[in-house]
Amino acid sequence: MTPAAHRRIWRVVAAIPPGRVMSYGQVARCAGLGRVARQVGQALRAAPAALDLPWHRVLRADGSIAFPPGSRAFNQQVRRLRAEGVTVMHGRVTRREAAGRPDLDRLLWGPGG
DNA sequence: ACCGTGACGGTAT
DNA sequence: TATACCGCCACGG
Repeated sequence: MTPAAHRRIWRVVAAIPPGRVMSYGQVARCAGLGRVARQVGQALRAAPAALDLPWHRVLRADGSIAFPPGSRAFNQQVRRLRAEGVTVMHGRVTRREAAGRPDLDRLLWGPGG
């Protein structure tokens, strides 16, 4: 990934509103980078802490948290999401939560934002 | 250059 | 619903 690509990814993540989430793949597409979901995780890992990105609002396509359950990062992500009113149980955004809005995609940014 | 690895995703069992 | 598999792509050893 080029530094420019990383910056595009960071910009997309920075724009996710509180209480909303996006999948890695969705972030990649929104950044205009195609199927590079894995690189999104890589870009976030490489992101300067000073950017203070809302990295916790990025989940897997099925709504689950990508970190190992019980890990420091995992717990931190759950805490931050709940603090924004997002229901998380068993390491993932509940299907019930997504049900209020049809499916995970409704929790994500649509192509129009 | 080769190969394993991972903050992933979609399909098939 | 939960696994298993395989495709993907950049990194690091």
